[in-house]
Amino acid sequence: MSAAARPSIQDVARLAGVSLGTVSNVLNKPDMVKPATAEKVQRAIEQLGFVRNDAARQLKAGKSLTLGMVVYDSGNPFFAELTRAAENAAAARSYAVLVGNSNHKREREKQYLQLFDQQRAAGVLVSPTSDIYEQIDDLRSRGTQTVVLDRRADPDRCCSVTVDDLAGGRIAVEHLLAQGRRRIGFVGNFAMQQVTDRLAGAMAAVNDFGPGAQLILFESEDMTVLAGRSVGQQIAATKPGDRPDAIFASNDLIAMGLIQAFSFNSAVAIPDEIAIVGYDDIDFAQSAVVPLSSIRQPAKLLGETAVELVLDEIQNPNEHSHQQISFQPELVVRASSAVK
Amino acid sequence: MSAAARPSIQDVARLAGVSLGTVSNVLNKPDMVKPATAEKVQRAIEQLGFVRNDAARQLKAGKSLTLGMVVYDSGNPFFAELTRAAENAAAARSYAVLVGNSNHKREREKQYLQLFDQQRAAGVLVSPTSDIYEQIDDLRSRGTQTVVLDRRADPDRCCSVTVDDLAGGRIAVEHLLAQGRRRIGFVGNFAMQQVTDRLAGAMAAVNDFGPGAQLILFESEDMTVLAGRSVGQQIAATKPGDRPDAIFASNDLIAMGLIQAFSFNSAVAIPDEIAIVGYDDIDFAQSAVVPLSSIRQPAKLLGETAVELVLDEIQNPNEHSHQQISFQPELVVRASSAVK
DNA sequence: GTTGAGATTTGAAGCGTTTCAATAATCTAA
DNA sequence: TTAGATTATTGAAACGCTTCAAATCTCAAC
Repeated sequence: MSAAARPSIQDVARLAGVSLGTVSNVLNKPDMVKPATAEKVQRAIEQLGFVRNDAARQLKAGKSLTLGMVVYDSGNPFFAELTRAAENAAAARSYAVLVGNSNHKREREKQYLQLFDQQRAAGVLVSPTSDIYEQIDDLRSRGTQTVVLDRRADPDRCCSVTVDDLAGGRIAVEHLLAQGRRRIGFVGNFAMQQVTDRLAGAMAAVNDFGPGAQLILFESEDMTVLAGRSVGQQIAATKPGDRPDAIFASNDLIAMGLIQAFSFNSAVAIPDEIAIVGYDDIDFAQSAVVPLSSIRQPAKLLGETAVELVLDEIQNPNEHSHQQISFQPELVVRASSAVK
Repeated sequence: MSAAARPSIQDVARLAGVSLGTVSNVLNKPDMVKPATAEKVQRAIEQLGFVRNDAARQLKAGKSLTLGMVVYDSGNPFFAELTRAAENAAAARSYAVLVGNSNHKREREKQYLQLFDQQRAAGVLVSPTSDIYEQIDDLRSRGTQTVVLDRRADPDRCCSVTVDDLAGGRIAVEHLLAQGRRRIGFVGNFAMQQVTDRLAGAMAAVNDFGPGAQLILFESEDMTVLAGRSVGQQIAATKPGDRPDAIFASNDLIAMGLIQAFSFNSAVAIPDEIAIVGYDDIDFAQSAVVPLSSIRQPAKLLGETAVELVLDEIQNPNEHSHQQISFQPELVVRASSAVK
């Protein structure tokens, strides 16, 4: 029942009655072969169901038309959009993007990077879970161009495309302060640079505001709806007087979880008792029980730019110079942070 | 600034002062080489930054430890969960999963399948946009095992893992009927088998109920939040008497869009005027303005099972027999479909 | 010491392509 | 017609790895 051995270019050549080189030319430089010959070959290809062996092709050519992408949470709609944008941008230049989800696991991330390295992907886009300079240097030193996504990278080492998280954190908290909030909670995983940057921005806003405002930290290792809900329950369980009067969640998933927890049994009124601002402005943010204010990141632009950078580097390795591109986030105000 | 040529096994062998075959053994059959030698080789590998060329390895071995996965909407949290489950299941058996998003485009889907074919992926999981038997047959005939996800497939041709969409559609509508609804809207893209199956289930429920109940169709090509919103706006714009009194959306994204449209300016009361039931029970469903009733699909189970099937087929091509596995969906009732 | 069995190591063959110099076929212009 | 130029085709040589039969080591037992 096993399939016949896969036909090779040899088999095609034999069947078409031409040489092996000619078949290769039909495949790669079609206008170098006479139409009649090309047709004969095409017929043979179809008859045999020949599919070029990419391994062999790559081995010889040393090139590949595949970009690898490693993200740490493909379940987050922000990354979904980022990925989609990258796929589209790459497809437009006839590259394919293959995605691996590290799921926040350093080990998994490492494996995917190694896999792309072994497969000699033309380039790699990675939104790292943590500091992976070393591995990126490794990749690059072997010629696999790499662009870091959503995290600043040393421009001496590689390109990076980010959104200004410092600014994002700042405008979120400035907004909350302007709404009269003073005890501002901050939820996130402090091991992530994105989070600590947002935190730094938040802190700056609080400091600028002067005395009377404070930032209260809540650690949440997972940045998921579930994790947000659990932080929310914990907050709802404390005495009203001890609760913050606003929360800046470091992503929308957490914010959605908070909303779930606060809405349950109307434990906490949003925004009256606690205002909430999220981050990413995912599609679901506006259909939340209380439509969620959020910091919007230009995911599409991010993905497209990253692809452009990596392709530029692949195609003009000599002229290329690393860039650290940073986009500005934008505050989107909805009901969850209306005036008290 | 170009990187030095990548070191090959040859280079490692030379540096370590052993033969090429020994280096290969260190890599593949470590306990066949003397520890001292292995160490020498390891040192050389590190010194050179050698990374095995997967193309060459695959070319010779004819095998790969990579599974390809093609989904039609990686932005849908349902697929995100499915993908994550598949990645975990595969990783546990030392396979990697690379994901391509067809984004509902037949062309893109085809390209990804072809890419995996060319790369000689060990197996492929695909949730097809439409009827792609032909291409799947092609793949299979060449020895690339394929499992169809989320869509029934002829068990003579390949394995498939699905959720019983007929049952899902039925229980959704039975529920709405039991809540006293009679004019039931159905929203989806009727070109998708999953959708038509859910529709058939819905229809069956209406028929069983007998006269007095009706199903009203709303076409929505995209199955996104945005598309749902636009259908919702359209419904909200009609005279109240002409509106359905319930809507069964063929996925949660559409349902969320409906909720957004209906909630805006309190145009339509949910569930008083129109009850809503979605499909997939994504994490965000319960934090909607009006928590969304939904049909839950066991995404995790789906992904794990698909990986098991494809690996079984890869590893025991002879004993393997195709299966058509179908899981039962489950109704989760929330506020969006409470009693009128 | 020898011997022989088992443990290591060697190196050539070959996986299916692409490439490229060489050859063959075809065309152009006189 | 035919030399000369152009266009097509050929086939051998890599690409970097795994495999495997053959060669070489090692070491326990005599």
